[in-house]
Amino acid sequence: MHILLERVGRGDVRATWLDSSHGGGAGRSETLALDALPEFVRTEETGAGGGGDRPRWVWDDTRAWYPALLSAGVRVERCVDLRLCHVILRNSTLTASTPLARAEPGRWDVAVEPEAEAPTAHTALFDFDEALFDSEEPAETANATTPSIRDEFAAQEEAVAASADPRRLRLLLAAESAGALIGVELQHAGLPYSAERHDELLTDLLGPRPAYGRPAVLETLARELRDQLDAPDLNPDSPPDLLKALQRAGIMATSTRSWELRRIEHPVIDPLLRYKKLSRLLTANGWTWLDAWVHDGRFRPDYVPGGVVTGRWATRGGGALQLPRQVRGAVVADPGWKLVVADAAQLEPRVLTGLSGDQAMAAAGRGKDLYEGIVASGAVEARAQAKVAMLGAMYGATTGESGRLMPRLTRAFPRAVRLVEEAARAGERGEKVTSRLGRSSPVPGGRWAAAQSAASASDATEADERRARSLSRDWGRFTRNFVVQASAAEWALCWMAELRNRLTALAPDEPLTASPHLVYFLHDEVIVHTPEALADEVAAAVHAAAQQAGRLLFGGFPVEFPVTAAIVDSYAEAK
DNA sequence: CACGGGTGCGCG
DNA sequence: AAAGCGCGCACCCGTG
Repeated sequence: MHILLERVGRGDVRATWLDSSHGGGAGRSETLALDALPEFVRTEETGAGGGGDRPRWVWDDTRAWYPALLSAGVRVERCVDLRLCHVILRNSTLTASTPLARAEPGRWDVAVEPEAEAPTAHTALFDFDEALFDSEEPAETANATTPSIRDEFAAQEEAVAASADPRRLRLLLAAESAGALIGVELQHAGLPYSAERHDELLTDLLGPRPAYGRPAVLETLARELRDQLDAPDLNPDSPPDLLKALQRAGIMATSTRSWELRRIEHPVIDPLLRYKKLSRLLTANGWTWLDAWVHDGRFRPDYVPGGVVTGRWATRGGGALQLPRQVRGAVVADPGWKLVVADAAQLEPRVLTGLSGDQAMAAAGRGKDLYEGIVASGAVEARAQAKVAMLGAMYGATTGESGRLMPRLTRAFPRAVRLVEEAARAGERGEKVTSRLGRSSPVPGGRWAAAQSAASASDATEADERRARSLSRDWGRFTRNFVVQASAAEWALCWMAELRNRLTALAPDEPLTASPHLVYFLHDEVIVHTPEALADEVAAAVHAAAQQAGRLLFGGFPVEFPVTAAIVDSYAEAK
């Protein structure tokens, strides 16, 4: 049962029941006041609405509808996020011939990430009404050229049904929509975060928070650098300035990057690297960051599901996906609660195994660390080699150690290597590639195509050809990686969606934050905040969900997806 | 003064 | 140019 929600008039909501057993025809509909919506949704979710099963809510944008429901204490089990699903169906090679994909661009194709779109947790500027409606289109745009929500949903259903693989696309759209719900729930719950511990950590490393200027430790280091380099006016934060000072002191660096400086033997290098590390901590995750993003014991970043072309998530503000190891000790469970920190081991190579159906690689990953398994297969001698070779295969390395290992990897795992090679060749030709469940890569832009035709013109210069070839190879590396990264993102979404269901089942009648709930997601890693008594069950759910995700993507193919699940008080204790 | 590109580095 | 993929963010600095 689907229930479609849309805004009508000034401040009303129309709910329309779509009966899938009658060809998607619309059943009854009901108009209600906006402030009655949470109670309405709650009623339908608890099955008291009359229907037996719980509904799948169909709406234009989860970020616009769901925060207010959560704030009112109402959780939603399933939805269709039409905006996110539209992007997938519009671009997928599996739906390329459908009307939805061939239509002129319309309201569903405009990028919806303007700053004003979603209410953010750290401003009180938006109340319920504004969050839902201020950014919506004016009512009178519901005309023939801008498909209504119902028409769009019908077009999407039609596109899936007519696609080359409805089962996979349906799964992808469900997973993407579940991700949209989870993204809002993550922000609502927030990551348990101790501002006190963070402050202690900063004070230990940098000295006390200064009223202005550099903290004492950085100031001391800066002075030391100026002395040693005999450059009294040096600003170590200015790379050009710093590079000149190094060269004047006889240090022949070509840049000021840490990895390059690290190889130079000179007394100034050690304090310089310490300065850079601490300076980074201060600017990226210092007291200013703490003030901006941590409130009431929670870090609430703004997640953007589907924000990356591969389907990975992005975040806006707070740098949530770059939370450095250095500060993870400040992520702490509430008293009486635990964190279950879970992480998928070697996710991308395992996804490649499933994509390619490479039995040899599946065997290498069975029951053990995949890289050790590759060593055991005899393809390479050491784990580090296995890792660098696999990364090279998935990223398109051609030189260096990784490039040299490629022939051996190819001999041992021809199917896996062939899959990424073919993805690279397709990209070099400017073609799309498609993930396991049906997300397709973009095609290169006009500049790329122009460079290619310039190179094949009769008056092409050698420089034209070199440039075209280079761009072509670049795009091939992107598509090579796309098939793996996008499919891994799908696995992660399925994993998380399965886990979310299992967590709900552990305490079905509790509000989100009173029971085990997801609080963090980082590509192949999740954190659950749970009452201590349920931690073991959460860890079991994490494992079971991973197995289920593997089956959803790869059916009976025997590729394993082992996950670790550490029950800890602080994020820093996990691995 | 605002803006945007470049640099550098955090994460996977 | 770190050997290669995907990001976000802070800062510097040149340009308008």
